[in-house]
Amino acid sequence: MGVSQQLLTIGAVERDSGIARDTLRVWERRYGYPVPLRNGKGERMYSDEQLRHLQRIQRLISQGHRPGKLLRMSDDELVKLESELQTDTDQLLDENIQTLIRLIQSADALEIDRELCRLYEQQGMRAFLIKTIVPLLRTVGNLWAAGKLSIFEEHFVSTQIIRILNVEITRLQSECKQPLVLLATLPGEQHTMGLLMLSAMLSSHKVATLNLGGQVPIDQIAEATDRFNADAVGVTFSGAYHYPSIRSDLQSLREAVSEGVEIWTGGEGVSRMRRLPEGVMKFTSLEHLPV
Amino acid sequence: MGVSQQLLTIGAVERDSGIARDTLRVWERRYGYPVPLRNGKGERMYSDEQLRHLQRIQRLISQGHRPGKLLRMSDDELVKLESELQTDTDQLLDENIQTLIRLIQSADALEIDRELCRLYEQQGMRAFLIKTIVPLLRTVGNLWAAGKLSIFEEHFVSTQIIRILNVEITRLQSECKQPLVLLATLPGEQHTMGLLMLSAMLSSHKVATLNLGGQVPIDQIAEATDRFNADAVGVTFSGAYHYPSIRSDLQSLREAVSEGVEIWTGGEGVSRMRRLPEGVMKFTSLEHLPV
DNA sequence: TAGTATCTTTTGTCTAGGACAAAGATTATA
DNA sequence: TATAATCTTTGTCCTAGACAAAAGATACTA
Repeated sequence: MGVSQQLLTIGAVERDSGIARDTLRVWERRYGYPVPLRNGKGERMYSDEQLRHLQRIQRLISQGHRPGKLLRMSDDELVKLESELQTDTDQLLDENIQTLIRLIQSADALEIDRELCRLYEQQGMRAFLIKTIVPLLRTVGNLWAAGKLSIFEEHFVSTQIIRILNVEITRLQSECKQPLVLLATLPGEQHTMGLLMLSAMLSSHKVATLNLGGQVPIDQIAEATDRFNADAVGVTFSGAYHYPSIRSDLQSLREAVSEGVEIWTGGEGVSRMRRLPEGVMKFTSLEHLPV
Repeated sequence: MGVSQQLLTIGAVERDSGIARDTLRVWERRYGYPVPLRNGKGERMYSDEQLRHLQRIQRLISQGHRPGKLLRMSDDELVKLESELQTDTDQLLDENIQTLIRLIQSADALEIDRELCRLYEQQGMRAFLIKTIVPLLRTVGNLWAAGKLSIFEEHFVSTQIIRILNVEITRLQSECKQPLVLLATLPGEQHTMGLLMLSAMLSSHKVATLNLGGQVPIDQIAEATDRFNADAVGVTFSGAYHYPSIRSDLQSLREAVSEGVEIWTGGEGVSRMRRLPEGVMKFTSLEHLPV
């Protein structure tokens, strides 16, 4: 209700989809999609539906599909492509995850918190992250994409997880020592959940972490590494991060940071990258941390 | 160190300075600055020094100075302008805040955490927020604008505060009951620190809160209010929020949310607003919460 | 069979100068 | 002193073309 037909400028679509303006224009020229409406000034105005479609495309691109192919497909075909992945995940849907999803849908805030805490107590940090948090977030993302979960439910789960992880990190950090790992995302990358999970995982291994949060310029990361005397830098890239720049960004980071300091990277954005720049390490999942 | 003569593309400068490509081009055209070198392909290549200068300009713009004026000034004049702010802020600094700033500058992560916890224990949540967190964040912002503090130091303080507040909220929430307040920011507003402080303050008054985090569309807030059966909705606007739309956004929100549910709003964005839409309440500062 | 070098296609980023509305500053009016 | 009207500044968007870097395909070698 309300806000029936909201139209978005190209700038807003860039912000919400992670696809650059220039790219949106060139796609329209080359593939004939997306063709937005125009306002009185002749400017492109995208519909909500088109944004949805573009976000879907962006997600599939970050999974290794090629733009030229995706842009010639209908929305139905995209959904089909996504569902192939989904069935993959649906099968190994842990009973715990199913319970959590049910709680989310019933909007019982207290009960969700209690269940998450219970699972953490039971599994310990490592298993909690790998077997609960990661699959839960993926499932929520998939359900949202499939229209089965509202945005606010996704937001709610996120803030809940953020809170719990912060609490545990605080408790664990008091007994952490060297080495010190500095965590951050680069400008343009707003998703900081990866950093938080990384911080939690490292803390549980008694590795001290120092989280700088999102959108920290490269030179600032370098300066901070120096000042805090960090032994390694961890950077994460979500699937929405402008893909082609990841490599050059990592290269710049490698050049900016002192040689003795290791660089670790992870997240959906780098998961499908073949070769990383010299001197940059990748962990495909939280399980393969070079601790 | 390293990176002696690195040249940056316009895209890199956009990323590291926060100034849009189009803006950089139009400044060059209008004011004759910045004039970058060109590579073999005819593309703009900016020097490190130019980036620095642009970052300085961006800081001063966010302080309220106008681009047209700044772009006609030399670097020396900019530095002078910055130092004027510096003396302003230095004066009315609480001793506790000064200590914290000193700790930040000495990059001693553990010690900062300890000091913040000590102050919280001593002051209690209410005074801690009003007398420590709010002034600390303002001071850090000012010092950053004055070039006395690096971006990473600001980031670091933020994540530290976020962590501590989350820990305390979790502890306090367990004994909170009705009424339930739903917290969120609207799309376009990324600053969620206000929500967190609000949540902490309310929790200390035994009011249950449910934080949805940043950038939640209006219809989603309405849906969530309904589903969680909330008694009030809290929305914050930072100074950076596109000012003219605040009123209409609040109006839309008021229309979307059931009548029985109160709407509270706060933050720098609304602090200078005179009249709010019918049925929307304002708290100028954390001290004046309608609890 | 697997790895490496070369060729082809795909793809994203950058260019130019013009246009225009929204935001800010200034002046006039109540 | 506050509101309205006018002028100035400022950022975002437009078009259509160009080109290099990345990815995919193919041929060749160990």
